[in-house]
Amino acid sequence: MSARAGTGRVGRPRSRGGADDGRTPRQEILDAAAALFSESGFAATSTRAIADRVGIRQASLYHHFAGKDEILLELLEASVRPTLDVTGALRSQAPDAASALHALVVVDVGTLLAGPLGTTALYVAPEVQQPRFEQFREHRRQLGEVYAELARDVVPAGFPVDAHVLGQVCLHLVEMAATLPGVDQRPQQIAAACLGACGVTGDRLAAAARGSEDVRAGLSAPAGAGHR
Amino acid sequence: MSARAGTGRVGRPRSRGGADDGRTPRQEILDAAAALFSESGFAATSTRAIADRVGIRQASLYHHFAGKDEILLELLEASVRPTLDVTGALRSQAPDAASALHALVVVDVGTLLAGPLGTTALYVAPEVQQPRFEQFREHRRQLGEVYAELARDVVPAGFPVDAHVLGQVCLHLVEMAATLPGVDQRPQQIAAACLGACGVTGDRLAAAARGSEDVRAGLSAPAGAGHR
DNA sequence: ATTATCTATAGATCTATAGATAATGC
DNA sequence: ATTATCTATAGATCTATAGATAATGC
Repeated sequence: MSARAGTGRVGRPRSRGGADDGRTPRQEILDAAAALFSESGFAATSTRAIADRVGIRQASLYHHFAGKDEILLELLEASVRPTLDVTGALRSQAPDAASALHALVVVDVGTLLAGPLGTTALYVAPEVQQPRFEQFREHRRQLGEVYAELARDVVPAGFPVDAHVLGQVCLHLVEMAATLPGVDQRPQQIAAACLGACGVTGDRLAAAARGSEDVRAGLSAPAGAGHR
Repeated sequence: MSARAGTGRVGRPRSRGGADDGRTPRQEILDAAAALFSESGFAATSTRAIADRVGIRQASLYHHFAGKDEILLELLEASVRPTLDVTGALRSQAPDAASALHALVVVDVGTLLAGPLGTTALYVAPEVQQPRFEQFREHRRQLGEVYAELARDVVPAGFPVDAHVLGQVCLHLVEMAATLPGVDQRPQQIAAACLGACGVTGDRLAAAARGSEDVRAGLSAPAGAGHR
């Protein structure tokens, strides 16, 4: 057909041929699954429900994913890996630990809100504790450790909360952010709450918020050349 | 009982007649379900799996509960109602809002850890968002409002986090407590983190911790007579 | 030839109901 | 008579596979 062609898409057309935005079928499936997992939970969402929302037949999912598990694993990974990737840069470029912690929370919340899982915390779902999601849990554990290390560096002497606990506190507060609709400056508010939980309030908190802003500006327009 | 009797139990004996502790069958089912829901999630737990753990047949569950939903609803209610019941007394007897907030967190965490759900946060499960669990969500919302009101009273002027957000922060930190095994003084650590998130640290935090202790001592041995 | 979809379906669940049975209580 | 359990099962799923079909690519 070359010529002017039909949809330009390879493969048999869908029966309910919907509008063609830019997304690949794989991404369409991820988006649909994320929405449904958030609404009803992972186990309660059937492969048929996902397929229906995409506009394909249930069996067609298996051309793109080995199963439901693989869909969830990919969603979870996408929610944690981008943040993990910038932790190094953040820590090295921040003027102090409090600014680094603030910036990390802001970036982490932003990543979560931007992704397709921006609706509900699936990270704490009991299903995720099972062995097949080990890869994600390991990455989440690493992120928790980064929070714990930063917490250790900022917490005032004598503050009655373990750094390890504070790491988990930050992790959970970040993941909670998605359940707060209609709140202004969500990332900054959550960051302030995290620092407060670590004993940093008042002037130290204000200074960290400023430091955080600088670091983040530096990250999006990095050293050498920018994206113009 | 009357005579010496068999098991003393009414009804057909169980095929796998296990040891008889004090619990009613209904409570046995709740405990088994809580453990399984925590391990695998609500939807992923079958009525058969619950029955197996109790030591009865799947169909026998329906003599005690109308369905799986009713089991979960009862577990959720039991996790939130006791705390809601003491909020009034706590607020009226605490010397100040910070002490009241601290005490409420400690009591709330204690209630959660004492109950059968002391393993994993099921409260945030997406399933719970569905209409059939409205009763629980309403109670949880009320508890969140109490936290928000106390937060409003303790937060320093100019602190950059809304009271409403802080209410949710406390709610989530409390529910997170169960996922922190092997930590000393969990309720007190979580309470300190909550107060910190509300901008209360240093001496004010230490004073609140003392006030909290007094209030709780007063609650367990109330005014008039004690339980001896 | 390759790709993305389709139709059809086997096999494995899972929930909930109907009706029988074996205890205690009166 | 009442209660708590049992056995048996209908009906409704749900997952994953096999194989056909309708596009584009070469």
